[in-house]
Amino acid sequence: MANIDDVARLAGVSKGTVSNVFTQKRGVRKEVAERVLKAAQALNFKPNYWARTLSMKQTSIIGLRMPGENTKFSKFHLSLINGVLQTCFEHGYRLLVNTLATDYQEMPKYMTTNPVDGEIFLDPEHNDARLMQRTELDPPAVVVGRPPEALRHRLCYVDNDNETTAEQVTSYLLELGHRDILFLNTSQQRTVSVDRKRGYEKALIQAGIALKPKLHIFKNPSTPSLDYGFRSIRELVTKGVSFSAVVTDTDKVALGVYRAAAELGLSIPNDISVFAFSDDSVFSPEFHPPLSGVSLNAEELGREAANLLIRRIQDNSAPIVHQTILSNLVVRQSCRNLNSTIIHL
Amino acid sequence: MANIDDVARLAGVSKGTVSNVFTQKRGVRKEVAERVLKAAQALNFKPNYWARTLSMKQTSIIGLRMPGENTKFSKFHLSLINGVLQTCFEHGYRLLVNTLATDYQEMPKYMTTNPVDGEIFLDPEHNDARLMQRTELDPPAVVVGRPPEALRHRLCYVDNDNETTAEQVTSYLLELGHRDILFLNTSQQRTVSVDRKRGYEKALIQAGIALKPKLHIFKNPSTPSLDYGFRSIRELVTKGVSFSAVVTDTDKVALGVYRAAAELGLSIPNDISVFAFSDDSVFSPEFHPPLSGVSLNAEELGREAANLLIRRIQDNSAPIVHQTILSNLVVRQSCRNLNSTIIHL
DNA sequence: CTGAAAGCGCTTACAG
DNA sequence: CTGAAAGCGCTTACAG
Repeated sequence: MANIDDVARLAGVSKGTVSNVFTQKRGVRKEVAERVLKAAQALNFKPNYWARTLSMKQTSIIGLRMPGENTKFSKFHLSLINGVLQTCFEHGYRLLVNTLATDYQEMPKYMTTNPVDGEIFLDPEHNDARLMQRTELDPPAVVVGRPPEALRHRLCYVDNDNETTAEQVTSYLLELGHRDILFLNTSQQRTVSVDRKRGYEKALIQAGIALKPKLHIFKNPSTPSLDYGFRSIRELVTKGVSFSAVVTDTDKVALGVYRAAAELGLSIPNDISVFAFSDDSVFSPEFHPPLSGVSLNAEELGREAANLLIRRIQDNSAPIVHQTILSNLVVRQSCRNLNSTIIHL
Repeated sequence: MANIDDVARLAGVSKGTVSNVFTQKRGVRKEVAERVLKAAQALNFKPNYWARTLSMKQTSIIGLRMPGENTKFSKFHLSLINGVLQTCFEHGYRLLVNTLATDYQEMPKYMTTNPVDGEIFLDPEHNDARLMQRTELDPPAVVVGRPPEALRHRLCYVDNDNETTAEQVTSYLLELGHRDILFLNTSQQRTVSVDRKRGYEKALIQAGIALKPKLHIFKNPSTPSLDYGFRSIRELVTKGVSFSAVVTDTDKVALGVYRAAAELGLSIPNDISVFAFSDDSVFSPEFHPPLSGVSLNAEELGREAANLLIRRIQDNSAPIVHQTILSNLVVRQSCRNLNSTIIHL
């Protein structure tokens, strides 16, 4: 592969001049620039990305970091990533998905600086190792979701108002006359589980309803979403725990609930009402009955997270920002109004 | 940020030795290695990724390239990416999603080498600029899908046997007694559209059925999938074109068909049977009626593409491989058997 | 096993 | 506007 010296020689200029033609940071006489470009083309030359990076100390790459290792992206992540990519596209950044095993990172061989200008952290947890280990020297970061309390004021983040949303969903079900509302929450280590828990309990307490521990379940991180919904319902029903409505973490969990109901011969919404957080599937309307849910606007979360990050990369004096993205309830037909004899629309 | 010299000084060794401790390519006396590691830790030192890359000439990053610009990932891509990431994880690679606008790449400022060891190309098209422009000097590539004919023998690729699958799907519908089978194919510029077209026509011809051009439609790339399904059906029905079955590009297109049918007061499967390629949603079974489709095993496509690529990166004499991933028909309840009066299961 | 030096391929003051 | 030289922070023969 031709390098900058070859081009300089062929064009009859110094390599500084070749560099200037490409970086466009310093003007070069038009005629000279053309000669250089022509020489570059003839030699199939492009500036070496890593050499440039080494001297410029910036990569125009932003990183995306999942919790744990080898986690799979969900559909929520998909929308989020599409949002991130859109912003990347607009600003000329690339996106690097970090998949390195954490024990790799302990090995000297793989212990290196992170080849990005900044990073987006997904699905923060309470004692999030990724976040806790960060030092002042690390590149800028933006979290999607609420960071651990201890780091909250030090980090940029973009989040929905999950507490309020959970409260709204619960209130909605209360208004429909439900009293025993099962909450299939996400796994307890995720910070969002606390926010939703708070909203859920707040609504119940406000309505003067006692909290029943049996009706609030946290996901086991290793259980697939579908099974989580399916098994929880089957188990509770078998045990004779009664509930008339269930709020699920995602529409995939809700799907598990639908399947369990079908197997148990229970009707949705007549026997069980269902409401899902994270209504990120275009298919929810095709559920039978169409599934009510809250739309988190994942794409916007991603877009804004990337925007915040790029702003901080380009201006390290940019302020720490906490941005809230609107989420909205989408009421379809999976919840029954117990106050009337007809099914709630 | 501390560099290798600082560490060498603190540990009282040369920087070559520090390097050896980290790269582990040459043995270092245990006692010395520990001293170096301790010094590194004290200074919060990690080898600089870019500097290492520049001298080693490998990044341990593989690229993912979409066609066109700023395209969004679909659910098919999501599964595929999850497969790629799994392989990356196993081999210690990172994944870089290239989102740069192509006109950026024409600007000297953004014209650089690609910072990856190899690339995976998605959704190949007939005169795919990404592929056509490649030179011998570019890093190894693997295509997911069939490359343009001219490049076929020169490139590794992983693909389903789309022709056979399309033939099977069509035959299945023919066996059910359908004669007017509408095919909502993907956009014409994608190579896969040709394979499916071939399979579809082959089955029809074999059954002695004349091809009706009106019953074979190609997607307009800029039309959203849902609209494509919805509008095509509405338009054809309005125009009085008759068909009893429709094969769609994806389950999202099928969803559009479902909606159009609902609006037109047509029943699925009684009035229209539906069969979808790319059954990559966990939600298809929840359609009403459950949607029959072909599962492309996107995750495996991704896993194998990454495997092939990494093999070629690590051994540039590795052979050019064309790998076929099995796809399988999943028959649910969206197709009617015209030969009997009951609905086909 | 260890050190000193050259080299990877750029960019960037500095001097003209 | 242009050139010569230093520097970015590593790795890798080479010599011991």
